[in-house]
Amino acid sequence: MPRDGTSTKTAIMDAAERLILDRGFAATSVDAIIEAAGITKGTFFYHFKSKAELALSLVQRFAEADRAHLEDKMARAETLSRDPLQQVLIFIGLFIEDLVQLTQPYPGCLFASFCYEAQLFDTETLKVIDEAMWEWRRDLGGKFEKIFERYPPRLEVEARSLADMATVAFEGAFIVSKTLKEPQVVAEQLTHYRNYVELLFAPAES
Amino acid sequence: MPRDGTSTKTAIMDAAERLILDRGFAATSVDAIIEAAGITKGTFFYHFKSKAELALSLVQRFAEADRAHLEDKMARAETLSRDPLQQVLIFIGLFIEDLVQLTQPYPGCLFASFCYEAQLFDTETLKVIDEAMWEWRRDLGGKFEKIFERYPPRLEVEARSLADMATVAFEGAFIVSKTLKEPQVVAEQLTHYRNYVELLFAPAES
DNA sequence: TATTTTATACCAACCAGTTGGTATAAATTC
DNA sequence: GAATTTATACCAACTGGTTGGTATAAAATA
Repeated sequence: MPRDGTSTKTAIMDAAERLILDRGFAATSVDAIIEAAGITKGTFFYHFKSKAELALSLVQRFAEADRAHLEDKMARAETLSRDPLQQVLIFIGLFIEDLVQLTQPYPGCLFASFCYEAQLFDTETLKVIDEAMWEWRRDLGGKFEKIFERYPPRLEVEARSLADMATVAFEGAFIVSKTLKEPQVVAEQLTHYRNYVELLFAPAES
Repeated sequence: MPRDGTSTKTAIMDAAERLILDRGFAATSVDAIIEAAGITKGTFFYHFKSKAELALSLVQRFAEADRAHLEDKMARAETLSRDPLQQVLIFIGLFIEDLVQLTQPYPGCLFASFCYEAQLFDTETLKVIDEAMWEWRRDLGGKFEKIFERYPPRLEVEARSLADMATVAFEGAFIVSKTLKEPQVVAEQLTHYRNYVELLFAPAES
């Protein structure tokens, strides 16, 4: 352990993640990582037996954080309302609350980064990403199924596809935000997603 | 020119683009490109003075194709209706028509790929991507401005942000489609986008 | 004293890019 | 119209530098 109490392994992963979101995995050399983390090569390979193992660790950590966000915000939404529609609207709102705080363009998503370099990674690493996306489908898709039982949607839509739209809003907005260097894009697009859900299930005016 | 009439330069760019969408730019070696294109290294560097120049050419070609899609489909939509709302709905519908034909997951967008490796490219290359995104904002955003003049939106939204949502739907859906290997996701998400526009500007039921 | 980290040296494989040259066909000269 | 030049397209072999990864011995930490 380094003097300051933080784990060296975490420092390596933090440095690597930041570099990867800027330059991609292939272009992020081990030399660049150890320089950014302020350690030496021996230390890197003491903690990770290969660069591929670092990729797996990074994607596992990212998936855990992702899962934590999903479960935490869904749990909070469920305490605030019993109505599945309100729960989903609150759920999306909790993300928006966080995202409007952004002052710099969102650094991006490791899943999207790895997605466009997919051929570099082994099946185990790719499976972690795949499963993380499926978890949103199951959890959020399940909520939409429940909404369908109570509210007839104004248009014919699939629960799974509505759940996918959350991932789409995040991933798409990250790319626009990064490219145009505009932090507000992500919150804006999540707001459109919430608006859509609201309009889809709003009771017909009379 | 090779005897078969197809341009060698185009063959190089086609091979490179396919490889880059699978493995990223950094991991796509010139050796891999020339093998896929069936040429030698000398030929590659006869057509492109560097790998960076290839990146610029690729992104320029992609931007031109992107612009062509935007202008062509917008022009077709304008011939089919004079109402800006109907034009936008038809415009999105024309993309959906193309995308429902997909039998394999969409190969991805070069802009998104380069976005997650942005540090590797010079300002000229990045500017091409930036300008392509701004063109959607201007053209589609302008349409939404016109819609606002005629139809009051049910919720407070910005024209620019609604235009961004098209890019977001594409880019986000590409990532989900690629990751889960499901071709239908892109058309589905574009349909949600069209639904949203429809619901936003639908006349209040009475 | 077992674990973690530093420092330095090293390697085979791979990388982008260069070299010196060939083949061909159209344009130019005589 | 034969000889020469120019321009385009291509190639096999090579170069210097970078890559991920290893080795080792000593030092610092817990």
